Amino acid sequence: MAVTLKDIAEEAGVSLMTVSNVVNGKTARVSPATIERVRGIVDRRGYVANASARSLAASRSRTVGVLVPVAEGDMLTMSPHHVAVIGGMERQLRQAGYHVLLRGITEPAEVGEAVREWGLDGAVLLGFLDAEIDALPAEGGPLLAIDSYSLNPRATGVRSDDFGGGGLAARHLLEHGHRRLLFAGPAFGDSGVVRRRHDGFRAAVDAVTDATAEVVAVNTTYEDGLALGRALRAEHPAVTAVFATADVLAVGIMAGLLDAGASVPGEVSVVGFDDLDLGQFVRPRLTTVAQDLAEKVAVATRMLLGEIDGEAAPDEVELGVRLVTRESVAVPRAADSEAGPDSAPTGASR
Amino acid sequence: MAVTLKDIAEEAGVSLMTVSNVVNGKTARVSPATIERVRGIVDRRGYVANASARSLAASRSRTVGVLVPVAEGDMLTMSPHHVAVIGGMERQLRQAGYHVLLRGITEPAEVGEAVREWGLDGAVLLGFLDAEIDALPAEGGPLLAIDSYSLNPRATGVRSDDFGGGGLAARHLLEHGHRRLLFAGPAFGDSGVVRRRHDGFRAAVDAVTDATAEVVAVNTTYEDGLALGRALRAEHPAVTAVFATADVLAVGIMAGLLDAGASVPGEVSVVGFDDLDLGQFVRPRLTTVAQDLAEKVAVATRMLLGEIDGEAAPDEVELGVRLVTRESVAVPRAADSEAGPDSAPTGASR
DNA sequence: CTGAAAGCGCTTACAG
DNA sequence: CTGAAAGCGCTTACAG
Repeated sequence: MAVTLKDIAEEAGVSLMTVSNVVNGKTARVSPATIERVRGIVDRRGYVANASARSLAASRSRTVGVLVPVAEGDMLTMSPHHVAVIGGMERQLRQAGYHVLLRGITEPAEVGEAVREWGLDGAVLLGFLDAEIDALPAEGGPLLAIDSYSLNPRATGVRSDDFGGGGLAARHLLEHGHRRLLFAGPAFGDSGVVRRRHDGFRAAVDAVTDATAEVVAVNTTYEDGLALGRALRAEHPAVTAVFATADVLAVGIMAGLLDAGASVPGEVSVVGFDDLDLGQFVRPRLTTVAQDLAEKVAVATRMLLGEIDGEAAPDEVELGVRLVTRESVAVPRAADSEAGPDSAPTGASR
Repeated sequence: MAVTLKDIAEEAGVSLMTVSNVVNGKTARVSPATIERVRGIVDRRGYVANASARSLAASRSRTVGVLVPVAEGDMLTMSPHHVAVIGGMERQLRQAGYHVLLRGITEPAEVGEAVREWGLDGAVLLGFLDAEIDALPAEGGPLLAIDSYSLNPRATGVRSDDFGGGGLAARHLLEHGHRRLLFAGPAFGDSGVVRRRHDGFRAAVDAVTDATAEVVAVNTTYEDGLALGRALRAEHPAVTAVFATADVLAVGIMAGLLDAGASVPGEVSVVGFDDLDLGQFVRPRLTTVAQDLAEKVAVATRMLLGEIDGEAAPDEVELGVRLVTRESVAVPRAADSEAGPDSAPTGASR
């Protein structure tokens, strides 16, 4: 079998717990000579501590769960944005000596089970509904919920400034002279990411007297966007600009518009949200609201690790957002001729 | 603390190991009455076995590692294809009672460390170079390498019929009348995925007397494709069709071609490989070689689990591939006028 | 059908 | 600066 602490101890002629101490860097209580000798043997023999034994004895697993909701019997899926968050967190956790357990969650009770089963020091919640997080028991290890507005005190939510992002999108469109706007995103209730994006969008529209915005509920998929785009001019003839709450959706809408013979951004402008690579792959390139992924990852990891170490964490952290201007927004044709130069863009979009 | 086997045993008035037996379904050796009583208590108290204790005692972790190479200090990244493979395998492993540990690997020695540290029952290698897998020590738990041609007997490679896929792409183009083809993909050596795709492509081209194919080495990124597409007509004026070894690359090439004023597929046809969603998001929609992802996942999981249970596994498994015909391939203009109807597509491309 | 014992490889107090 | 003891929560033979 693999080499154990005992093997090292025997070879070094010291006790098992002295080896444990040097392996764990509790170097203050061991003589330099012993440290060096033990380290040499550890390296030579290729000793690696058994994580199970360590967790069991220390009742600390140095493991963090990445929990993702899945429909019963379905496969685990992750958006490109979530994949990037996981990838970034894995690196930081690894460098901090933590491990990552990836697990699909079929029903809420499973998050508690997963935590107890592995003695998880903490967990990251990816893609859960706020209501699901609210319903989680308040006791247990620290939880970090990405993009959540949940009020559960156990979960600290790390998310972007969705309200601000919605406002950014709306103002960019309004500054270009658009007055009949459409907000396209999944149905929303009283809270949550989509609600916030909508409210920010709405507030900016309401600030301009002759501007109005309609809302249409669609699932966040390319196909739903495509269908909406194709029917857009027929069903919403006055609309000249669309804000979609996700890039995939926006890309679908653009494709649908193009399919139906409408030019983008000539006749209809489109703004997305997320700044996925995808937005640069399509033509016209998508103007979108970008989140600072690196910062999100850094903050999320720091929060979680801090909480594991007993620090108090804020209930939520909101990250900045910015507009990435590409090619999918232009001055509307109607405004172009009717309203004259006054409604042309007024410069920087803020 | 959490409820343990001992708590359940005391409440049920039986020994600890009887509880262990019913929890683990070793029901043959326990009376029905006891089983039912113990199960009731387990459910009521919400008992969940401690995975660390279990691994330690059984020297079997019921955990599989998903290992992904990362550059030192870099974040872990996964292609959409890899993400789908992981997602699919996670589900099957979960249903089989296994857990998934996700880990970035900076240098080859870390795979052995990871396996020993967690007593991993097996591991999935995602995105490793064949040479890296070849260099892994042959002893240790079973390894499953996705898309690998490694000869290491410890690793069973599950991959698509890359040679066949290359042939499919070439024949589709040849049947449309193309005679000056270009193979675009990362630089390749004597083996590996790209080599095989090239060889299959080449063999099909060589089977047509007046057809020739050039090879150009590019990284598998949208940006590299874009640059190649923009320069294509200037640098390869005779080429009328391109086969790219990955969809992202193909999409970049199409965009570059369009940027440079070349029509796709009017002047240049393009075929990709992978069948990512992305291919349907762009215009023209990408014709590409598709892998059967569901089958790949099912086979990979079955192989790995089988090997963990001591079954012998083949050294490699090759999965079928098929052509998905969309809009990026057409009869070349030159062939259109010069060669006449004879070189038009000859029907279904298999 | 059921149980007492030993042990998996480590860490945590506590002594010296 | 170093070590002997107890114990983390489970499973594995082995008895009865």
